[in-house]
Amino acid sequence: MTSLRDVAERAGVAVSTASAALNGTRPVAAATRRRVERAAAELGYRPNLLARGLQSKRTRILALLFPAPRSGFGLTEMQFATGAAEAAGELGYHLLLSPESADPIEELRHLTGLGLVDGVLLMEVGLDDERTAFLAESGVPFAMIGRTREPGGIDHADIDFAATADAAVAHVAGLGHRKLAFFNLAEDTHAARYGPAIRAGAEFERAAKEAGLAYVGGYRPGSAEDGGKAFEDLIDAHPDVTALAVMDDHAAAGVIAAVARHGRRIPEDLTLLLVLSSARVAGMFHPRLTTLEPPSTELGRLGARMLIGRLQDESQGGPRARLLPCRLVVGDSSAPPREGGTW
Amino acid sequence: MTSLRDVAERAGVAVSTASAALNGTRPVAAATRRRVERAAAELGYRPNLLARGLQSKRTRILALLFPAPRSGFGLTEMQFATGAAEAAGELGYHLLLSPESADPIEELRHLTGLGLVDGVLLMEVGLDDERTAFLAESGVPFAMIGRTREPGGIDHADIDFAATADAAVAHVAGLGHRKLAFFNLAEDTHAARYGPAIRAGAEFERAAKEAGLAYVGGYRPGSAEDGGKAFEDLIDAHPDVTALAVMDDHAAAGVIAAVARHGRRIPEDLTLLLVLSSARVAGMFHPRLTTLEPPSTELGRLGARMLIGRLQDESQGGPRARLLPCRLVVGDSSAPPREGGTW
DNA sequence: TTGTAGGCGTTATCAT
DNA sequence: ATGATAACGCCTACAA
Repeated sequence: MTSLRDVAERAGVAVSTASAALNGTRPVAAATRRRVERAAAELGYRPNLLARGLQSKRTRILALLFPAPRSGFGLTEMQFATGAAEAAGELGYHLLLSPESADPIEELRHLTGLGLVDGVLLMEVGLDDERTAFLAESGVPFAMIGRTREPGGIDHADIDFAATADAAVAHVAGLGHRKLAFFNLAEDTHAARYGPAIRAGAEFERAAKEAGLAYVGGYRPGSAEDGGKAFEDLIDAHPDVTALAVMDDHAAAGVIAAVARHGRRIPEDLTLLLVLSSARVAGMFHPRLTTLEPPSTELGRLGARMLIGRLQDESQGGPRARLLPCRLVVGDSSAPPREGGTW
Repeated sequence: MTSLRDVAERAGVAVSTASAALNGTRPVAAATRRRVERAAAELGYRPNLLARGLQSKRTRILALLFPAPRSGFGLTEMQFATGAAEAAGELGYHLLLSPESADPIEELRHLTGLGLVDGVLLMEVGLDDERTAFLAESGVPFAMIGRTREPGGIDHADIDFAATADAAVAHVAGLGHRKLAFFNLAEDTHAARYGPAIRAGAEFERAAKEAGLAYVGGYRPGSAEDGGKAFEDLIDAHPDVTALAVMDDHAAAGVIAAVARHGRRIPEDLTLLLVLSSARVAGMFHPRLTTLEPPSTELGRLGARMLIGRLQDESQGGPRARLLPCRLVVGDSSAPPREGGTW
């Protein structure tokens, strides 16, 4: 390990001068600076992050609190992590992947007590999340990917459910549909997901009504089987439905199977939208489903950037909130409704 | 931040004694130890990891080199990460998520030069991976999830492709099938995946032959469309094939669609196996596919444990290699072959 | 403009 | 068994 001392010796200056030359933290003669820089380069010098952190009380390490993978977990969550790690890296920070245990609060207490991280990034934030209270109270800088019911003064990056619903509804309405059904996430979905479920449900209903579409909600199938059943119920009660937006991948699979059982086809007899899933997943369906793809990587990036921004600039203004809409990726499951066709 | 000094003061001992009492690094009178422990507990003392690391030259931080998410990326890779993070946490280590940039070597040089990490965990290891050479040369402890062509002296945890193929073949043969086809990963798959492709292909062929099954290989569809085409080609050349194992999720989707186009059914007319994919993904297909699910979380855990083991015990023996088979999860796509049926 | 000295929190060494 | 002291590598005064 080559230290600053080695560099200083080689450049024939004092350690503090070498430090200043490298960090620009105080005026240094141009010639001296060049000598130091050359010495550093020749020695392949890298400042020791531990020493720097010990001194400066800032480690430039962020922790990402990562929930244990469970059903419904996948690409999106991974993109949060990689996005955050990337953005952190670009700003000279590192990201610690901190899997959440049974007792997240104790976990947090431990993690922040170590003095290892400058701030914490929360994901899978519940509508009422005890972690936010703890962090706020203990004064640890943090930001959320997602948001609590009342994000109030907390920095966060989340999906813009209103804009997402508007885009979906506009797509469907533009094709000529007059009635839209919505299958929400299952009730027993992890509480953390409840936020997205609540918001998406509310916004789809609002958007549909604003666009003059009839709207059918209330279904929450959480598996392929449930999806099929929900679809049967739906067409039973609403035989005139021609468009359906589904939040759960498995439920969508069940819907597709059910449509086939009826001898009907997608998109001719039903326009099917997959909400909050990736185009990659959509490509596994036949036909390839139209998707509203969450900007997960970007949300991860934003979260990290917000947190770092706050760490670096204490005087930063009020809390930042960034909401990003899902991207509409039109697949082969979108088409105008069949004339006069009913189930 | 309460420091060891505070604890020592409160316990009425010297800092070094407090340290010793807490770490058991030298004999301490039982009474003294208790006083110190009580003081520490009362103050909520946590040792500062940076200071400790600076002094001991060991940070107890591992870096996981994480490739940028690309097509074909998903649950498996995330499970490597979470598994590794979990296992590390259990052993008192932390995991740094280090996304790989365009220049992995430079990235590694940077990362290891910082003195921030004790060791590196590699994933998505290619058959010939330049990173291993660099790490070996620079003396940084590391382990692989996956393996190079010749893992030689490098610790690694990987899938046991031989046992996986045996299990798949036994399952198929047990149902009465006499001929097995295999769709490998697409050729243009990221080089890192090439290892799994090579090994799986070779082992399926071997296992089939050993079990007395006819074997058809050589197909490498990388998309739903390709999967459909490959299936057409397959039944054209081998109308008597009754069982098919597919490595690519999208290709499997294409096969399913193609079977349906022929007015045939799964599993009555074709037993379909999804290799190296999760049961979760399999559940999105209809019917639910039989899967050979990689033990990704466990591989991540093993990788971390191996690395930590080596860090803690220099005198550890030769390189450790752990190969774990995929788990066979029987779905609704497995059935005995139809008597005398051909395509 | 540059060098010296002190300290960040911890552990290791050396006395006592 | 315990206490003082010196590092670890860096940065920030302060002095020159």
